[in-house]
Amino acid sequence: MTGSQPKAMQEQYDPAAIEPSIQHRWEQQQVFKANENPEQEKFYCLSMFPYPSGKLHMGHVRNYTLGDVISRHQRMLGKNVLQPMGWDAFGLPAENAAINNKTAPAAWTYQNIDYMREQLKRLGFGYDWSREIATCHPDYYRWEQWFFTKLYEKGLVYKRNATVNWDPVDQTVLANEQVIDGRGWRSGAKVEQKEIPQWFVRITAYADELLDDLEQLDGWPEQVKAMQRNWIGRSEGLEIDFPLAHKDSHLTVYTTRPDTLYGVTYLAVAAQHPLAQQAAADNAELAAFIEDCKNTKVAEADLATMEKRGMATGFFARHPLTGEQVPVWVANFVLMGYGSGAVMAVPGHDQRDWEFANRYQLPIKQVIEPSSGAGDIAQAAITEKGQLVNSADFNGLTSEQAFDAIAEQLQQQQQGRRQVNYRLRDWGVSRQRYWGAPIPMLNLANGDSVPVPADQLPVRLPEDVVMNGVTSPIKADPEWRKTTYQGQPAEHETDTFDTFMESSWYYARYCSANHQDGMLDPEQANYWLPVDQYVGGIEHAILHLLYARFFHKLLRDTGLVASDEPFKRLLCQGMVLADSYFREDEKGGKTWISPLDVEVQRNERGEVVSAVSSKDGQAVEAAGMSKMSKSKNNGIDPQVMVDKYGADTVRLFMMFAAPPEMTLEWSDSGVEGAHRFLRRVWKLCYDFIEAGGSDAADPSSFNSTHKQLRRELHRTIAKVSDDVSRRQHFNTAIAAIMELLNHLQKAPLESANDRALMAEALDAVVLMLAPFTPHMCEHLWQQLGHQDNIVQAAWPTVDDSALIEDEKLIVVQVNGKVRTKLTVAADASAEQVEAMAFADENVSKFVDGKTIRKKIYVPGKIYNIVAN
RNA sequence: GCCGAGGUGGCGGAAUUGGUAGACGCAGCGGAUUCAAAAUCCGCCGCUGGUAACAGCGUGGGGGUUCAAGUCCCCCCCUCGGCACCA
Repeated sequence: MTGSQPKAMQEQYDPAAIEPSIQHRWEQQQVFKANENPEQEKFYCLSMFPYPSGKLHMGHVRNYTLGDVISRHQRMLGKNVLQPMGWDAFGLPAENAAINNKTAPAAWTYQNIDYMREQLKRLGFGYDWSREIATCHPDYYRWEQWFFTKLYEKGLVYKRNATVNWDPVDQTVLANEQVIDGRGWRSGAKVEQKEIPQWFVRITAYADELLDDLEQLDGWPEQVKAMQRNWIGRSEGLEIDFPLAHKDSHLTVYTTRPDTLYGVTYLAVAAQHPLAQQAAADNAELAAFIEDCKNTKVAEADLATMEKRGMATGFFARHPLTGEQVPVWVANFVLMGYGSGAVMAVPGHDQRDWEFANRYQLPIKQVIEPSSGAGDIAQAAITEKGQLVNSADFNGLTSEQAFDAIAEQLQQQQQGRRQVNYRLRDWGVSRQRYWGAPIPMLNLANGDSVPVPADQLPVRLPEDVVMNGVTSPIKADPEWRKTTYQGQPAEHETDTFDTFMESSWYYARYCSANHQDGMLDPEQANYWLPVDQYVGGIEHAILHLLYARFFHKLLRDTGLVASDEPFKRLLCQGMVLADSYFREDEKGGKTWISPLDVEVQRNERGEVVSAVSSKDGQAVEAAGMSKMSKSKNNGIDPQVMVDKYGADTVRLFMMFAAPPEMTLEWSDSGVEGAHRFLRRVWKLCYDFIEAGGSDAADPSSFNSTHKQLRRELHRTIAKVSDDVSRRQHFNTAIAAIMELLNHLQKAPLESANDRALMAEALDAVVLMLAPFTPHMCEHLWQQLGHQDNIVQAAWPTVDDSALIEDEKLIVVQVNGKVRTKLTVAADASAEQVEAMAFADENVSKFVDGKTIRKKIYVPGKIYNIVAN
């Protein structure tokens, strides 16, 4: 393989010279274009598509490098790999950008897509660009609209009132992030809760299946499955009717603790509950309180942490078992949209009820004696289960027995029934915004709503619009909504879909991205699906992943796909952080300074002692590591780094700095280190080629040094293969290659055997690095004399015979502390190890004069002597 | 508040099944090379004591299980992600 290189190898590693030409070659040869081939095992690797916000950020680079490494590795294992890319193109930021830049959201979005596509190409990601999709394109959202009308026909879609954040000044609905300290971000007005009609998709109909099928997902992180399980929140309880004293009706509540029924001292209803409204009609104070309850954000976190307040309605209900009168209160923490909007309160055994009861001097009754015997209801609620007390005929039963007995009793009285409940609520898909897919429904004069007929889809969103910052252009334009239905005037729905709708099925659309005759081509979809590896941020662990799983089941039940779950294996990567620095002005305001403009000063131990601006030399304050963000001015532009070091270095650093699921801290010097490593790889290949390359190996004439090095090599191949495929810990894979390289650098190149071994090792190193740093490896692969593209080369295999060791290192401990280390023959017996251990001077120092109590030998590893 | 993670040298991290804590990299220190610097190469590098051999201590804090705990169990503290209209 010596001699006839196409071009002499450059001594210096110059990524700017090789990366674009390698990318050009991949594009020319269409190496990443995926075609269905039933003969070949498929591998569908998907990274979460980006929102086209303007330019790539480091979070994207991390996400897409992970996906690309996995894809390239699978390709080298001989799989038929599909790795597509597209754009989650609808969303709020486009509307804000449109207002700030006086452009239309569509134009801004398409411009961003064009720029970001080039950035992705420059990073060397191996995507099949022929399958690119943008969700804002009518070719995409028309099928989403079509599917929604199918769901409507199946009864999985309905309309009801739901609460939104309302800005009374701008007369508009606000997203949670647009509410800051309870006020609208633009107007500054106090936001109110307002009920408006909205469309819902019945995800609760699939709650059980979504829960049960988590069991199938072996390739998902346990923590994500746990979060989804808790989010769905299946519970078994009782629905109990409390008859109202003042009229012939009752309040229905749901509880998972019917064993505490005798401890109920009041009921609480939501502010919007009809009973509360009724009571407020002739009670001005209560009316004011109810009005006040509207002044909160709708986010759950705000509801959970706000001050718990309430007021009596003056109404009473009758306890279904004791017949006692219990007061009905209005409480700000009871949600109308969850359950029946009423709860029974057991202050003795529920902490929130306990605090509420203490605040308003409501009675607290103990009806459970906890199993542990601990607890004092004067101090806190006793939430532990145990034995019933003060519960009439049920005294002495355990909580579990009482559940059944009380359920039975109430059922006989026809005042209660067993009920399975979910925390999961139906999916509200209506948004009052412009930049989204129009909801394909028509509102008729008589108040009915009907789906837009299939032959009239898509309902197109006009793209050439002017934003005023407050009202959606399709709501502002009285003409847009006008249409007819069966000859009668009708109006288009002007709300648009939640953007989670588009991201719930894009993975399936990629399989037949250009299919014009339907949402999916089932044949193509079923070849590629399910996705074998999905990679994305942990922040999507619940909502996006749950909605996508739900959609997949809907697609299945519509006959479009054959599988139950969309994503076989899931990798959730952590965030990308960077140092942040600021200066405080006289008013206490902070000016954030980019870490690129800061120089840190260290003491002789390497500890950071101070930081100064490299622009003016003045001191700045360090605020520690935090998520890269505009607000802290600590974002590092990937483009700047690619221009400076090349794509391979940026990719390598991203994979080396931390395991995928952990946060990753950006470090300039860490990037330098990654670059240094690549230069060393380059140099070693260069030196080897300069030294004449290699003709053929003669393994039988290898000396022990050769054998040892070859063992290192094959051990590294085994470790890297395991790290990349099973563990997906790419940082340790790279560390192992670095370690191998450190050894190779010290190896001689003098004899033919030296060079034969080096040839084998360099081939393996370049192959193993190829998924991480594909451009450099593609180049080196050819320089090392191979004709094929490394993209299509085979992953190196382990030669088991090279792994055999003839010696082992045994750690010798006395009372668990290391006292010496022994090198013994691989087949040494326990007796031989023992003899050597006791013969050791440092061991005898610690056992002499003591009684040997125990000796533990873990073969090939450790020998521990217990003595006192 | 609820749900889910994480906490190991100066820093990022490693230790995969309970078996040598600190692989690999960064920073730092010393040396070689250089007119000089950069780059590169060699060496040192948890803390404390000791010339050294070595010893003691050490994985957020406290307790426990075990011959052996970063790893398992109980309690506590801190940081981060999600909480349904940011994506």
